[in-house]
Amino acid sequence: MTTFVTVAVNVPQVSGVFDYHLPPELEGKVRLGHLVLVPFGRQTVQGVVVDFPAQPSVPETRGVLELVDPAAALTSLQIALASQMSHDCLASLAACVGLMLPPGVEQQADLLYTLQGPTPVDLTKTQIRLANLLSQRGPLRGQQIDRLLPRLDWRSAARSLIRRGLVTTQPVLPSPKVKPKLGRTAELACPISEAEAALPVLARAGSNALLRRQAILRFLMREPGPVDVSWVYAESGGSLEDLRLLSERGLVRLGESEVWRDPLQQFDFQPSQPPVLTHDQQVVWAEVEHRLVSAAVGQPAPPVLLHGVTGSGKTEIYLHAVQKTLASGKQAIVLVPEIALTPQTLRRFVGRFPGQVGVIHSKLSAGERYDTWRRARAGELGLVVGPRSALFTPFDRLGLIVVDECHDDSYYQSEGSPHYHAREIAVKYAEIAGAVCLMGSATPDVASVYQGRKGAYQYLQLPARILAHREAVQAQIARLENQGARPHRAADHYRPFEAQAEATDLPPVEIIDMREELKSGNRSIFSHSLQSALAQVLEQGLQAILFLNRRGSATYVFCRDCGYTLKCPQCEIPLTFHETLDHLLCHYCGYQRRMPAKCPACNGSRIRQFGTGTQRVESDVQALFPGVRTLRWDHETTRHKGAHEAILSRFIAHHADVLIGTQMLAKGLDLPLVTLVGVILADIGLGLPDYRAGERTFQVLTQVAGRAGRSPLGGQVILQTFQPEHYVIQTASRHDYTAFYQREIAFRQNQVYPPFSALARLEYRHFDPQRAAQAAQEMAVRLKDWLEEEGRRSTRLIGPAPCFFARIAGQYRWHIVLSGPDPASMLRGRELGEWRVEVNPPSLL
DNA sequence: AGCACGCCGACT
DNA sequence: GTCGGCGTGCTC
Repeated sequence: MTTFVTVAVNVPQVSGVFDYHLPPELEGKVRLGHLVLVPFGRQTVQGVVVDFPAQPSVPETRGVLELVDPAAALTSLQIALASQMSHDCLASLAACVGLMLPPGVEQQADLLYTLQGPTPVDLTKTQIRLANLLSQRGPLRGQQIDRLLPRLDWRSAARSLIRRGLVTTQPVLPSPKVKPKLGRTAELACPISEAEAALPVLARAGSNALLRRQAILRFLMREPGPVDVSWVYAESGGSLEDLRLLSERGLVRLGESEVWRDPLQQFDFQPSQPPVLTHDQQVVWAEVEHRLVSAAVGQPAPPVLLHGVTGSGKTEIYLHAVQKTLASGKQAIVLVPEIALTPQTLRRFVGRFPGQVGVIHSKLSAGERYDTWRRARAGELGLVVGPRSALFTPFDRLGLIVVDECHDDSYYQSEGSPHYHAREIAVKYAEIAGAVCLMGSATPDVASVYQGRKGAYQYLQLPARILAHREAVQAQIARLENQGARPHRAADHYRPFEAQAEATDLPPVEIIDMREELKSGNRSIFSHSLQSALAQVLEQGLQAILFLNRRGSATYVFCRDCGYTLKCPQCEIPLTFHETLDHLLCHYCGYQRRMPAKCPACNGSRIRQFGTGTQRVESDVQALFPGVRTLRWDHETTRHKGAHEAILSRFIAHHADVLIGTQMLAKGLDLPLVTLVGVILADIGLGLPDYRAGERTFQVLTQVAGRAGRSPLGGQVILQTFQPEHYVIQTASRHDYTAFYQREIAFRQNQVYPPFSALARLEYRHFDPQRAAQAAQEMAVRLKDWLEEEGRRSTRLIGPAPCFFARIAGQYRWHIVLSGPDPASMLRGRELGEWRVEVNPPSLL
């Protein structure tokens, strides 16, 4: 009886799966998750076996051509996850499977073009160019011709040549870009007694060669199996020549074995032991441990949300959880936002579990990535640390998924297909795999905390901050005191070490009302307080951070007198100014109005858009403090490779006094000498047209404030704002998450935004602004029809409207948002053409 | 994605 | 009349 297989072909744009039959020679060899080669139209493509149907879904099936790899590329849990993602994210199964395929082995099907015989004269220009190319270079692949004849429609020319029989084609599949790396090995090929006997006669007595070869043999006599030759060379001072000679004599056997490319090989780390947990940590750990134990015996465990302020020791809980997982023979995935920015975290994992950690990050070579993937599949790794893509590591004994800083936006894949939120997928995957998902954050999304309050997640808290940097800072203080500086100025927060408690306080935050500054005649972007605080920090030889939340600042409109922001009457979302329209616009629903001449709240005339950049801040600092050493850390200065590390290490080495930057400053940096954080204008983020603008601003302000005073030197935060009474500013300045949560969740409930509704966002892009707008209108009509047809009375259609970032790479963007109990279910199975769909996107910009 | 098919205007 | 532009539909 014939066996049929369902294959997800590795062509991301192709939705759906295809049935094939197995030829007799592959019968019994193909299993679930195997990577196979199949014919697909006129092409040959790779695909993953996702099912074994009893009957094919079409009367005629074609046969599988080849098994690419005898080991499965995807575990059965990964296949289950892929189909779940395909359902949840409204993406093709092939695209979801594609996320999990090993890096570098994916092969693009192609055609080989061969010229047949002499070329006649009656050809078009393009045909002649193509024919000449093929006659000069011989047969070429389509991809090669693409590169050699750029921006030329050579394919239609090729088609007519094929019709006339002047060119033939043949499907080819170029070999994978990455292959296992082989290394030479050596081992003893004879009994030890024989080697012993040979020692004196390996070369002329007294020669260097004799000493080298003796050393080689002695080393190999101590080593039981094959050893990488580089070890042999290092141990003996010998060379390949010596090994070859020993091999000819039958004393040594040379071989080849696969070597892993390990990105951690050069990484210098200190093996470390778990520290004693604080009381708070013990309480939390007991709960997490309980979950791990019950998951291990097959009881489903709810996801755990660990809410702990910066420096409260969340990482130690992760480390304990990993330890427990490894000890029970299971594997763990640790997701981190941006590994390039958190070498400190990585160091702790590698140090605690040496030899068992695989690491994934954007700067790995294809080979390193491939080998990490294969080591994981072979069961040689117990733990992988990396960004969102690390979630797709092929572990078959998965016991734990950690999502560190789970509020971070980089967990969301916003480009390409599928769009997915790694935090949400981690929760689903843990459920499928019977593993525990442990999410941690100092500022979790209110929607996540809401899940905790409802009981869907287990909500745990770590309230107190543990003092970091005891030794490093003690040394620094001593140095500063020797230089005559007075580092204890941050008076009430600096205490002598003997008196230091286990926990340290969060830095005090001072709110500066910029309306008052303006009234008192200060037109500078720095308030008097910030100026004098900066002066003091510089005088003491310490460091400061100036933070500018700059995203989209130029369009944000507010009143300089009272801080009032204009909002859409329907959506409660800030309106933004459009120069081309000369109007204010709601980027959710498309509402428009004229820019008011007077502020509707205070009747003042100073209502207009705000804009300033990091360059302006830098030049103003330098004008104020001549000779100050500044560093800028923003989009422009970090565009080059390695720029992040360069800027950061310069600042840490104290080659600069003031670091000026945007969002990235807020991430988990540990900067012991920073005692002042100045937020140039805290309200900029609040002006963004997004229902999560308040939440994101609270998160970023809290995170950036946490950069100050992570050390015994203490610290202070100065927060400049035009709306000091805003609940986000107020609660962030008091580090009061609970108060923020209550206000924010009330706003969400009022406006029926998540978590009180689910969203689906449809986006259309086109180079022609008119066509983009028109497509949006047409889609809105179709959506309204569907809503009507299915009687979805509690689902709202919002828009269409131009997106906030209205143009990306020359294309105009329009979007439509559906808000309701489950709007995605209405779109499932519908033909949406070129529209991009996002289910519950974390941002609607 | 590729590649076919089919329809239309522009030239040898 | 054919060539080549492009929109549409299919690949087990």
